[in-house]
Amino acid sequence: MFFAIDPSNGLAIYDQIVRQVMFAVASEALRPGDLVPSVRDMSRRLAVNPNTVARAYRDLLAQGVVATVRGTGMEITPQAPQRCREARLRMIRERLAAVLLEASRSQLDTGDIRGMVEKELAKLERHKRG
Amino acid sequence: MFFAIDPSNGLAIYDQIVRQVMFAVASEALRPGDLVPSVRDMSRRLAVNPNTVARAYRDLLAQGVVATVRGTGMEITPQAPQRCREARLRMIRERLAAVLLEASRSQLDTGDIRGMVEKELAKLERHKRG
Amino acid sequence: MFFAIDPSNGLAIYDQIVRQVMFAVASEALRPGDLVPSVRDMSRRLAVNPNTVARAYRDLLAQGVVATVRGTGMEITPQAPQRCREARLRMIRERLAAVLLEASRSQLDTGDIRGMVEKELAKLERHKRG
Amino acid sequence: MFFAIDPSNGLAIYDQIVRQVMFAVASEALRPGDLVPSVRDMSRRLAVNPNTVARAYRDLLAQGVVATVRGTGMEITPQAPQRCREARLRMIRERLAAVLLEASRSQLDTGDIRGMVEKELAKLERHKRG
DNA sequence: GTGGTCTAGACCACC
DNA sequence: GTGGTCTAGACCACG
Repeated sequence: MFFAIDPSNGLAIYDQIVRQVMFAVASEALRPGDLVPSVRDMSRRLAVNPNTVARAYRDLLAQGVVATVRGTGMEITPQAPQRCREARLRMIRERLAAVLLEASRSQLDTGDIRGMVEKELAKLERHKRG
Repeated sequence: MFFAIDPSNGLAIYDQIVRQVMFAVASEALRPGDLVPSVRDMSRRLAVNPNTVARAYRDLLAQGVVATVRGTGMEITPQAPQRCREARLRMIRERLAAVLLEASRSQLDTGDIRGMVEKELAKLERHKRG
Repeated sequence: MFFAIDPSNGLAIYDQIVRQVMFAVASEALRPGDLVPSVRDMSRRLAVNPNTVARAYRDLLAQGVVATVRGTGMEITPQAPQRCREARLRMIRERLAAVLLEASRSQLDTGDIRGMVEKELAKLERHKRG
Repeated sequence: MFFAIDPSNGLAIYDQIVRQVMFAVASEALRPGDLVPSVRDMSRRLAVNPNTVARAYRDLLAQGVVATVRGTGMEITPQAPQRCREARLRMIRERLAAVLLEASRSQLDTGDIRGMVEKELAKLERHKRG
């Protein structure tokens, strides 16, 4: 499990943590019963204030993705995989829809847009392989 | 020229205004010499605080997209079209790349992503016609 | 609208704030569209750290009881009254059920319990009048 | 003697243990001279960390409800029954008063409250029989 | 060791 | 002025 924070992401740090944990659950890198890294551990790994991690974990708690086990840590709940898979798709779809809407409003036709998408996908493929 | 603000967009309101003005210039809905709607007019049309519009216009001024004409208002500059066309593609490509990167990181393969793109494009088409 | 914090309540301060706002909505002391006291104002009134108030408001936001109006404050949502009325009853019922369960487990019969309830209710009545 | 832990009870686990032991004494399910289950035994039965049970027993020791018998375990003291009977009513009355106060503050009138109490008592009766 | 709460104070974006 | 985020550091309850 690798987590990485990009401070110039626009997204708040705690939100990046939330999303990455949910994505890790959705992709089964984290499974129900697994312990999430402790607040202190995670804060060291990400070079981030422990309160920021705690804030992220509180959000995950509220969403029922993790549950606290007193004195032990926080573990992935049984309902987490389903919720995270749904949430992952929803989050990506929302961002994608917003971008495509803007592109369409800016008079790009669907051909132009498809072209940009393909170009960016190709770039990603190169990165993966490279 | 139709402007629309989506408060739950992630983007700041003033930023949405900036982008939409630039897109309007890029698509020649606004041409050099055209007057941009006054701060008051625009704020009424978008149901937004006038200061927010003023802030957006300040940004456009700084980018040389508009220029103030004493006693008249703000007009599109001669250099605006070129700048906006360049900026438009850059801005869209950046957002698109960010979304696709996230999608790819979340274990979606390029086929899934293309599927989502097509689905959203189809939705947009329906909206346009509807 | 009077809010009061009891530090020796067992309940966390932010939780007391959450509950009191929800109760105020449930009893129509706060109505949809009303602005909740600002974080800074509330923190002064309760002699509490602003972050603690912000934490409470964040919870109310997540529950859809308030919505932020940028640069203006946070206002009660249209859905808030229904949610708060339900939540109020649920919270009270849960606490009541827990106490009565304990009482029943401790071999008090329903007569004893009713007696205690009546005694406490009478005490409350005296306080109200007094 | 049946003990049951409800983790989502609001009360700390060790506190639930303390209260249940005292209630058992008050109702003469445990009598002076009886041995309390060993820390290990109790922790297995409740599926709880042994330290948590030890912490509860420490509290009971401090209150003079149990006393250590070298090489044997911990037994109920002669003074325990009187203390527990008094404490039991006090503890229940305190929790009850707190709940009723909140209910009353939330604009429920005494009729509503009595109604909720009766409903919950009926639920308890059903559970006992069922 | 774990998470939970609270305080204090900083900086930002937005209105 | 408003809320939102982040940092730093303290204290507590629990295991």
